[in-house]
Amino acid sequence: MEQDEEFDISSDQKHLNVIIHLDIDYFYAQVEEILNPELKDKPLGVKQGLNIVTCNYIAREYGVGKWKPMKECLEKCPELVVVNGEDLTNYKVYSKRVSELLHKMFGTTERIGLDEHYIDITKEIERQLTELDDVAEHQFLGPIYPDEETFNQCNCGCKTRLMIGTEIADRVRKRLYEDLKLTCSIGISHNKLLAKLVGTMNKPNNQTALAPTASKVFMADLKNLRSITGIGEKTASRIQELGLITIQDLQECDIQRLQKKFGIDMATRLKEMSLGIDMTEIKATGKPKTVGLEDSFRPISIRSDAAEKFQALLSRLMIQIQDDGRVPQSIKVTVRKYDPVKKNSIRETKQCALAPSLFRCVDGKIQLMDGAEQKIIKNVLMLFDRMVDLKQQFNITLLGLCFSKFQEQKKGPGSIANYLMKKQDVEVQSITNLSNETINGSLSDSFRSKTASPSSSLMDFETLSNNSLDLSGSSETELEPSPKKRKKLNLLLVARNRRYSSNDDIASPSKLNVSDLHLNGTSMDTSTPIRIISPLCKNPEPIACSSTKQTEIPPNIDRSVWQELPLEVQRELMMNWQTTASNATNSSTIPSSHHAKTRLSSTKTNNNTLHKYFVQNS
DNA sequence: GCATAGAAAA
DNA sequence: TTTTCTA
Repeated sequence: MEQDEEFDISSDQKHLNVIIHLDIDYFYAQVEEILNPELKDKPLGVKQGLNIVTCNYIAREYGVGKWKPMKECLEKCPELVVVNGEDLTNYKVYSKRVSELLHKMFGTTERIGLDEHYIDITKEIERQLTELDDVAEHQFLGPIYPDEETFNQCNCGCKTRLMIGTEIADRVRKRLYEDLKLTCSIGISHNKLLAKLVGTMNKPNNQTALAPTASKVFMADLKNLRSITGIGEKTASRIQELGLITIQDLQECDIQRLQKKFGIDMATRLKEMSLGIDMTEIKATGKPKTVGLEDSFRPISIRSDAAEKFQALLSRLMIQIQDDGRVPQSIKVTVRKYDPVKKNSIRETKQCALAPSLFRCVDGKIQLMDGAEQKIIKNVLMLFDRMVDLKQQFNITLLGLCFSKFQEQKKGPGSIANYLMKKQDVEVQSITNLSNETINGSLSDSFRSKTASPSSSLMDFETLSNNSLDLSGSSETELEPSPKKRKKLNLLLVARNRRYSSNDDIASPSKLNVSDLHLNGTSMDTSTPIRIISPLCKNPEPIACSSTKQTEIPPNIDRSVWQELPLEVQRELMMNWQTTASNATNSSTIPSSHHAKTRLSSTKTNNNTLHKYFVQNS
């Protein structure tokens, strides 16, 4: 109908990318086969609890399948060899090896679970097309869907690209087998959704490429709505409430009707998915955003029991994150309450902030400071109390803890970044260290790129004063009750040729190294004597108000401090100030009260003099 | 089904 | 921020 054409024309005309989806065959069971080759020619199932979670293809011939009760499987196949797959260690080891191999071959991949990867091979194909500019002969390797003729229906060049895609997929499969003795199935298509789906057409140990113009038919031929990645039980039944049973029904459904039930965003996505349109990109798999544990058990109804469970969870969690290199800044508590009357369970969660000062880093290992465990447990129990009414009878059947909002933490708690973060409840997003050596190099570049970024905004003075730094080292809260808003500040740290308090020996100021500080606070040098110029304003002056003729110094900097600065630093600050000022005047949308009103001040902290100069917030 | 993680909706 | 959904 009309809508369908719109979709086809607007977003599915060209097929410029090539995506492969790689799925290791019967992963757990295959790893078990490798670990114990005697299992290879026998029907093999891997169990977790009372279920067979996966099995090899010999077992599948007997009707053994994924996620079936073990009892049922053994009835169908009495000679089924069952291994326990509750310990994931070996699977994780193999998963990592696969990731590393793919990383070597392609750079970034997006890993899903332990055994699936999406890889964007567009660049690799383009490289082949340009570099090997001899009229290289390409051919489809492995099965294609539906047939070669259909690939000719589009002349955007996708046929050649996909052909190379099948060659690459073939190479990956061979390599994976040579290096790790693992077989896999690969789908090759112009987007993620289709790559994943088409890869299932020839399993195991094979690959399938999809003709882009066959997308719609291919999707319509799928078994049911649930076949689409992203449509689960709930969404499928909500779609069915509209009388749409098949993917074809969804393809043909009026977008307005979908919109009424799902809203514009989800309606669009559902419709697009049904047609095989998917514009989502491959995103590199990085460190996890959350690390959590939960434990279910016989119902407990005493608070102290819960406290014990939390203790245990916290200890386990600390072991899990000790090598992470990051420190969590938030903790979430999960409670599952069983209601014996309604015979159902309800999950509830609450989270609160964690101060970085609760953690320390002892030769690379993240651990809790002395007494931090009790502090955390205390706060966890506070959240617990907000969810569980102790006056009422309660039955808790599950408790969980989950760390999140991780912050990179390469060096110990003495680092400047941590100090500032502790003091200020500030997420130090970008810090630039400045030394005499490098003053004309990386600093100005990184600074300018920051200030010039369209999203940057000048600092609101009021915000700053409310957040004012307490550098005297007075009492600090380590656990905050979820701050309303966490300020993101970019700091410019100015290193000076002077030594402070520490025992560290800095032979010469020229050793100060700018590379010790990176964007996003990934790494900090703690021993470098550093002078920070301050943001805090006592007499705020609009930075944009350049009544500048008077002197050659930025109006927001204290003259006495200015004179102490090395020439190069002065020059740099001058440039920065001018950039900032002109940005401010250029962006007419910023009301004057929002103009940054930064100036300089200095505060004594023990033996350290810290001057801070806030460049911007974001 | 449970345990874990990510994403989107509310 | 919390809940819900999905894999």
